[in-house]
Amino acid sequence: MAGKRGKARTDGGGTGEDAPSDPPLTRERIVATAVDLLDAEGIGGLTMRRLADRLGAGVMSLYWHVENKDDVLALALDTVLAYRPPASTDVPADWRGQVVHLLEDWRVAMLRHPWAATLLPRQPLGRNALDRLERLSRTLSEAGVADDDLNAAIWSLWNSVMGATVTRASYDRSAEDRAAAQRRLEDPSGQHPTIERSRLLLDDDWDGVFRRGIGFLLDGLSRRPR
Amino acid sequence: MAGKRGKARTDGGGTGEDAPSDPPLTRERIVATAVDLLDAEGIGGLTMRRLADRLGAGVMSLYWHVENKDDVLALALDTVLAYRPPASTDVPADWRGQVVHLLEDWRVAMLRHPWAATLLPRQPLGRNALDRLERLSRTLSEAGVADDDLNAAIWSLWNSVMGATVTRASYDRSAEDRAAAQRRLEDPSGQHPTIERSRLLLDDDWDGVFRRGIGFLLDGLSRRPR
DNA sequence: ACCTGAACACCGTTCAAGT
DNA sequence: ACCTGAACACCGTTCAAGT
Repeated sequence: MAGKRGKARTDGGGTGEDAPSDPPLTRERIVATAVDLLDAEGIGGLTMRRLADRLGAGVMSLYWHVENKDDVLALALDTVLAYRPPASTDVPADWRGQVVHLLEDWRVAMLRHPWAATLLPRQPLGRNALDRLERLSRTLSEAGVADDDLNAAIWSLWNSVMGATVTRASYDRSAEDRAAAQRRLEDPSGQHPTIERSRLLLDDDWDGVFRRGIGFLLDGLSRRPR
Repeated sequence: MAGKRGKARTDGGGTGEDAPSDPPLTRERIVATAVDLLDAEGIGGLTMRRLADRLGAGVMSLYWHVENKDDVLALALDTVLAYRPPASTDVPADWRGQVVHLLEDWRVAMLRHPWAATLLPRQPLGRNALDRLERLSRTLSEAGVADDDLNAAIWSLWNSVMGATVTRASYDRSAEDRAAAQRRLEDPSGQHPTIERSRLLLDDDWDGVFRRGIGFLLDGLSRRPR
């Protein structure tokens, strides 16, 4: 095992003529690889050195294409947040259905990449996040939500999406883990009788809770005089 | 400047008899200092070495009292989440008022220590978090929320608290910063007409948004057949 | 224009000691 | 029982070069 661990030039022993040498570094390739790495190893697993390794480049080469690590994270997040509109036949006709679709799609995008949930609220909003907010805002506005209520409506819904994703991204443990949490609760028994009895920590109907919460908010918003 | 930087024994030049030498390390002292450090420097500012410095001890001394850095974070979080019930005269008489109080108090506790918002959803729930959930649960249950609805109600409200705190902890920038965000929005103009016009990014009525969101959720929950 | 290694100033934690 | 320094295996990033 001579040599350093990076730059794994994979040409066998021969001429190296047709070796699949690494394509040149680009911003896009860096970001795509960062997303893969984040998906595979979580947020603590993304390291400039490891990222460079995966790309078959030296660490410092990244810095030509990218500002710094924060920049990589921001770009990865924005990539993952891109909104891909459904076929127009699948778009609900009513505004409520449209809003629910936008929010569910948002939530699903973040849950596919759990690290995104913790990242989103800690950087300035990127293009794709703003796009989603714009769509949501337009839908609500067209539905007749008064201008005065618009921002409050959006932030309330945003809070639900953020709360739901941030929580689930970290508490969606195995049934095993949930059972353990419940047992821990019961151990010095009597401390938490209500949530012990309701089995709060065993609950895992994330989708249902999210939908109902959104539903309540929309009820409240649409009942407002306009 | 000879000597290392830690262990700043502050006895002047004399006998050192009555020097205010550091009190012995204890779990409590470590956690309290960690909270101070987190408040002052944010989550990235907490380092085992810096923490030890503040305590006038060697780094490794901490490990006698504490498992590891994660343990310190969990303990700091739990400390900050302790619920201090108000004087009984200040407790609202109606269940809605009680719930709102519990949630507002929770939110305020987290906003006082913005690092707590990002920490809470990434560790198993500690004693004080469970206590708060228990109180919330009991209040709702006594108010007549059906057992089947209880968990969904709690998680919905939890989502609102988490979303609101996590978001605010990182977006509550100065008026200056908010203006900059708005300008960035207007720059390649026409991309986001609706949120540009509604000045979504300039909005800072966090309290109002939170209260209204909670209100809508409670409306929805209490209108359920029981 | 693009890529590089050496070096710096940090991390958290293991381990073998000290008292 | 409590505290310690040296050492290890990492970090992100600066800088001065290389092609």
